[in-house]
Parts: sequence; structure tokens; C-alpha cells
Amino acid sequence: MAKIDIKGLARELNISASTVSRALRDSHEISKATIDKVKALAEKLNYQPHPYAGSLRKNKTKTIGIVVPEVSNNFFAKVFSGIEVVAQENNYHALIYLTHDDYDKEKSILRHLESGRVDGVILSIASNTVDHQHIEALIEAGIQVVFFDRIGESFSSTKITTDDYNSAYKATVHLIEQGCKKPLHITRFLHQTNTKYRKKGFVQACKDYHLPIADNWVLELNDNVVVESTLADILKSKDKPDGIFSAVETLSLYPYKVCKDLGIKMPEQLKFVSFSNMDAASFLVPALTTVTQPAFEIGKAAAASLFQLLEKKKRGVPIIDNIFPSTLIVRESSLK
Amino acid sequence: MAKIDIKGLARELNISASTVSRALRDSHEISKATIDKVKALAEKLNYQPHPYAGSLRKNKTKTIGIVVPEVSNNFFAKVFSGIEVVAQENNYHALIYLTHDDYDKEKSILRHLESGRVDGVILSIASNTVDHQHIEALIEAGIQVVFFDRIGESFSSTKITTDDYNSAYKATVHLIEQGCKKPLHITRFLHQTNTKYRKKGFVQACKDYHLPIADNWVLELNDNVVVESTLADILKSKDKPDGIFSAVETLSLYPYKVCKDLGIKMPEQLKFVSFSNMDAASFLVPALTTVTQPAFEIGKAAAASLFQLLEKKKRGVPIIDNIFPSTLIVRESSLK
DNA sequence: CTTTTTTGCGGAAACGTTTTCGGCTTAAAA
DNA sequence: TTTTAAGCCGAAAACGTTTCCGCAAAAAAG
Repeated sequence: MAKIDIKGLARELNISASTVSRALRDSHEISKATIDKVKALAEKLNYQPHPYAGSLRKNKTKTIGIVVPEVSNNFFAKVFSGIEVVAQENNYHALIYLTHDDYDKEKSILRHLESGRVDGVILSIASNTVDHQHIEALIEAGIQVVFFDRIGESFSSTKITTDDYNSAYKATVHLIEQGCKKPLHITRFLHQTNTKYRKKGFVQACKDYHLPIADNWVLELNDNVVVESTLADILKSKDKPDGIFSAVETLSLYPYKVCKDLGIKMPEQLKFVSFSNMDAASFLVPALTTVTQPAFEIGKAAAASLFQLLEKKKRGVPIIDNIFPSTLIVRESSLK
Repeated sequence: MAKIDIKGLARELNISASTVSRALRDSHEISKATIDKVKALAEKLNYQPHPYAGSLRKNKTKTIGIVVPEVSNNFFAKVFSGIEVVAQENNYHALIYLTHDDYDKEKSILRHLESGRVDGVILSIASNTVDHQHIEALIEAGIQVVFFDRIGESFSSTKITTDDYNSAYKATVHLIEQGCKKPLHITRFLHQTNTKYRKKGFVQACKDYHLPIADNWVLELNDNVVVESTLADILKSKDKPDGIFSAVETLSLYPYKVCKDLGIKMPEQLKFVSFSNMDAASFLVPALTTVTQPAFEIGKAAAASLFQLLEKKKRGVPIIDNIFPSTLIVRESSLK
């Protein structure tokens, strides 16, 4: 089955390539008769336009780049699903890149994307990137960028987030109302925007409820290998916490493990709430109280915003800050 | 910052575009001096080649398509991670498409990929596709295809799977050895290759251990909304099973739910083993005994095979059937 | 000192589209 | 009858590369 191209169709029909091209796109300059002829033959020969030839000429790729830390993670996986659904609806293609939370990788990926491979990028910043020059360069090169979850605050681009501060505040208040006097906040990479605001919410709730918050009430646990021992040490200490609020899903299973090892009863002796999109949350024992982000919706919103920016036809200023509320799902792990 | 292209570099250096092109690729036809000059300027001006121009000319895209049912699923997410790692190592780009287990979507995606957007495709077939013409057409169009997990047996392409039959056999034997006399096999979409062989393994194990296997020992549960009630009915019946072996991760939480609702004690009254890549498996109560597939390795192998096919330089017949063993991880849910 | 080979480079075609420009008919308007 | 307009289409340029072909000068061989 020889590949058929526009010239082939033109030859077959004894008309010019330009006419074929126009006919396929329903140009008003072409007679109905010709359009029908062309389309019929294209259908018959299973003509598929070469995407890159068109991209090159039109300087439009109809593809976006998705740059995220990882995807074996319920949150990112669901965000991605949301993006993908909207992308398919709009006939866009999605290139996906994982930074593995590595700044250098993120830099090289974004640098590569400056060159016209994509029209826009949906980005969630790696946990250890601090400076943002590579992102600036990308935008400078004319690529639209939409942020989600881990955003670059200094940019004027669209940002999709959840109400990190409020969700964290509410989760903390919940712990306090269930009787916690010494909640511990465990988190990661506090220079990120999302975790930063979650911490603020935690701290503010403690203050508002007159808990004498100390420095060691907030624990930044970036290194996987020490999480368990660190947590164990704290839970064995004399002034141990009576509740834990985790800002990230990746820390949500450790307390179970440590409690089991140390014979600490949850929730009686230790109440626990975690940000999480884990499906199994309600099957843990005790079932995990979660702050869950509307990941799928966030993905859809990010994609929708990006396409709106790319297809400038729709007037109206694009929504810059799009905040989706997270919901606190109370289960057994936090109840008195 | 105006975009710089090869012609721009050429003009700047008073040499021809072809020389620049060759210099950038370290052609032996170009003097060391010129090469250095060109590269220095390219570096200075942050030259990035336009990917699609090159693809068009060379008829090589350096991008692959990944077509999978979904990605909010631990198995597929990890496979994808594996693919992505190898892709980045080889400087390939990955377009990802989700079929959402929909045959029509899969058909239209593959049809689109015939047109030269990718060099090859890594595919795991949607659960409800029965005929394979769209895949044949893709291969016919000159696109290399590598299958994993849900494969097309009739194709001579590379296939990456796990030892479905043996793993299922072993898991079933494990249940029997723990005392099960009436194991129930729950599964989905038995026309798929993977589930088909898992069922065979289950059946054979029952036979080998002289259990009088009946038709209702295998239950195909394709519709999410009836899973719970169906399972409940069975577990309430007089000749209820004393063990369950699930062939798919997506069914691995239902038994917990139903047991809780019906007051059935697991594992005392009902033992349970499931195929699963869930991180939380050991945190469920009782901790879930799993057959876990080396998802990340499968992804890496799929990508590696594909790239080997694409870069024909490496001689030697490519490995056609690549079978990765799964491991049975015994936890509490299946112990007597 | 001539002939051949090698080295280093430029011109132009090619990849498959889209789009600009222009031209030719025929019909409508003047 | 002449002018204008409308309708329909073709030739060629353009997008940014790579590569085929050819050619001059220098080096090697004779």
C-alpha cells in the first residue's frame, strides 16, 4: 500500500496540488463538484496528511508538551487523564516528559521544547528547581505555558491550583476539633508553592486555636530513606505528637507502618490526615482521612486554558488564576 | 530574541547552509576549524534545530507513540515510567494516547498514527477490541509496533508479557495449600490474552489438585456497577467460595468492601490473592497477597525492543517474545 | 611536472504541506 | 457592447532541514 500524498491525489484527478489542498479544507474558492471528487478519492485511498509538513508550513503543531515530575502517582496520573481527554477532544497531541523531580532534566526538557515541537506546555515544576530562567526562556521563545499545582508564582501565565492554604487550615482544624493538642505537620520541599501554603494553613490554624506551636511541629522530610526512622524517633519521644497532618500523598503510608511497628493505636493515640488521591484510602485500617484534590478537573482545566490561549479566536481575557477547592474526606484515621 | 535557524548561522559566518548543517553534525567533510566556528556561534545564539523540518526531510521522527487503555492505574503508570526513562536516554520523544478501553478510540488513534507522526508504537490493546485490522494497517504503513501485556497473538511483532499462566497457577496453588477447597477466580475481559492465560493457570491448578471445578468458579466481572452486588450474592450463597483469586488489580479492593459489609473474616473465612501493583497493598488489613508484575521493567524492555527495531544498526534477530516473571508476594490476606 | 586523489565546501533539490499571487472563464452590471 | 465582478483554479514560493552532485584547490602519487 503505497503512501498517498497530495501530489498523488492531484495527479490522479488531473488537477493541481493547491486545489487538492484547498478542497480538503473546504475552501470556498473550490467548486462543490471538485471538493466532492477530491474528498471521495482521499477517502478511497485512505489519504492521511503528513502532520509535520503542515506544521512546518503553518508554524502550528497542534501538539502540547506535558512536563511533570512523575506519573506513578495518583495525583499526576489523574491530572494527566484530564489533560488527555480535553486534548483528544480538541484534536491535540500530547508529548509527555517526566522530570523525575530533577532540575537539570527539567531544564534540558524545556530547552528542547523551545524549538517549535509544541505550541504550548503544561508544567508542574520539579521539587528541587529554584531558579526559573529556563521557564522564562521557554515563554520568551513564544511557547504558551500553563502551570498547575507546583506553580511559578512570579509568572503572569495561567496557574491552576487547589486552595492549599484553606484546605490545610481546615484539615488542621479538624484534627484539633478531634482533640489533638500537639499536631505534627509532615511535608516535603517547602520552597514549592503548594507545600508552602499548606504549611501556612497549618500554622495559622494552630495559632487561631491557641496551640503553642513550636518549630518541631513542622517536619520537612525530603529523603525517603530516613522518613521511617525520623518518624519513629519522634513518636517515641516524650512530648510526642497526638496527630499528624501530611501535606503530600507520598508520606501517607509511613505513619501506618511506624504505628504498627511501635504499637501505637491509630486513631486513639495518634490521629492522621493526609493530602492524597489514593484509591485505597478507605480500605486502609483505619481508613485514611484525606484532603483530596480534584485532580481530573485540574487536568481538564489546565488543558482547556492552554487551548484557549492557543486558539486566540475566543475573546475575553483568559482566566489567570484558577483555584479548585479540595475536599476533606473524613474517615476513621482522624476520629476521636 | 529572534529565532535563529541554519540560514541565519550561515549568513552570519559567510558560509553556506549545507556547510552549517554538516558542521553541526560533525561531518568529516568539514574542516575542524569550520566545525568549531559553527558550533561556537550556534552555542552563542542558542540555536535549536527545528525538529519537524528534519523529520520531514529524513523521514525519521525520533518520536514514538504510546497507546494504552489508561494511566491512572499502577501497572500502566509504572510501565510508562519505564518507557519514558529509556526514551529519554535514547533522545526519543513520546506521544501518549489513552484509549480508555474503547475500541473505536483505539482505531482512530492508530489510524492517525499511520501518517508519519511517529516511528513506532508501543501498544497495549483496549479491553473491548476484538478485530485487529487497525493494527495490521498500522504495521502495513511501516510503523513498528511492540505489544505489552495485552498483546495481539497473531502478530509477528515483539511482545512483552509476564508469565500469566504460571503466575496464576502458582497463586492458585498457594490458595489451595492454604486450605482453600472452593476458590473463586474473578477476572475481566476474558478474550484478552493476559486474562485468558491467567484463567487457564487457575483452572489447571484446580484440576491438578483434584478440585472439582465448576463453571461458577470463574467469574467475569466487566461492569463496575454490579461487581459489589454480584460478589455479595456469591458470598452469601450456601456453597460460597473460601478463597478468591483476582486476575486484575481493578478488582482487588471489592472483596475487602464486601467482606466488611457482610462480616466475613479475611483470611479466616475467605482467603484472597490478587494481581496488583498497588503501593498500598501491604497497608490494607489484612495486607493483600499479590501477584505483582515487574511493570517498570516491562516498560523499559518494550522501549528498548522498539528502539532496537528502529535503529537497525544492531544486528541479530530482535527478541520476539519477552516474558518477564511476576512474583507472588505472600501477605496476610491469604494465610491460614 | 603532470595526473590522480583527497579535502572542503557551495548550489540546488527534496521532504509534503499551505498560501500568495495571478490568470482565465463566465456571468452580471453598466 | 463594454466593464466589473465573481468563481474557480494553477504555478510557484515558502516552512527549515538534509543530501545529492559537482567543483576548486591542495595534497599525494606517479
